[in-house]
Amino acid sequence: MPELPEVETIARDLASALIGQKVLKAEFLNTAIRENCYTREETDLNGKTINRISRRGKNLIFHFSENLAMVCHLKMTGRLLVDSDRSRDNKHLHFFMRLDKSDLSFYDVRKFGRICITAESELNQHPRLSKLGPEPFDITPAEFTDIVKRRSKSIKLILLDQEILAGLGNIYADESLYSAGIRPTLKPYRISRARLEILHGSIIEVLDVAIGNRGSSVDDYLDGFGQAGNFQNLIKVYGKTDQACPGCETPIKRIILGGRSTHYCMKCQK
DNA sequence: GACAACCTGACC
DNA sequence: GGTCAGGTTGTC
Repeated sequence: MPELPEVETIARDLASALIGQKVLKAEFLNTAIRENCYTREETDLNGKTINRISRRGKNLIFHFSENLAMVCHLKMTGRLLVDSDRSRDNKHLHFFMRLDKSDLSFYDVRKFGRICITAESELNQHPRLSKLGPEPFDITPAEFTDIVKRRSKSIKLILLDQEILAGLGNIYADESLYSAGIRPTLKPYRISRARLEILHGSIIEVLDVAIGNRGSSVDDYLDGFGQAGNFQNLIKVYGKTDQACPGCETPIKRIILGGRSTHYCMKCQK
């Protein structure tokens, strides 16, 4: 479900509500969602204070006092909600944390999401975090081009690969390629450096606008307070199969790349 | 690369 | 009954 803009929105929401609060009790209601790389127990969080909440790629990271951290990945249908009404849905509630003044619930219909409790000082060894590529905002267009040019697979699959670039998922990969006028199937050796630098700018712009609109609620996504985002109203090609391209009216084409639906305009994207 | 697996629910 | 889903991982 959530990609970089959605996770960023949730991180900011949770930070605004929960920073400075102390954990009274943290518990897994379903240990299947506990990541097997954990090095600390949920009970270790009791009495600790949330100092900071950050994002890395699509991961949310809670930083507690006394060298404790918690890494959350929402995968497709995970939700982290402040003060949710648990009586409405406790079937899909898998983790719960009571704090001084609020509580935090982790829901996930499909149970793909994961939570890992570890030491702050061990975050750099976390199996997923340690392999992530750079954040799109942290590199220059030239650096982005260098990274992409080293790879041989199609540009869409490169954008989706979290070890190459962190944070893009299916919606924002399709939207960025549309904005840059690049066909998703192209391999980097067929794309000029100038066009790849434009693509980097498109990625930054699409992500910035999506963050400004609090993410895309295409299906399940809700922010930290249970509210939908707005970017789904600004999507140009993702999920728009057979609908008119906003630029030229040509019907949007859908193909499968790497097992994922891929949407593009065959006239605007060369 | 393609494909199945992990799960559940929505929709045709 | 079949298809599809904002993700990731592991296996031919």
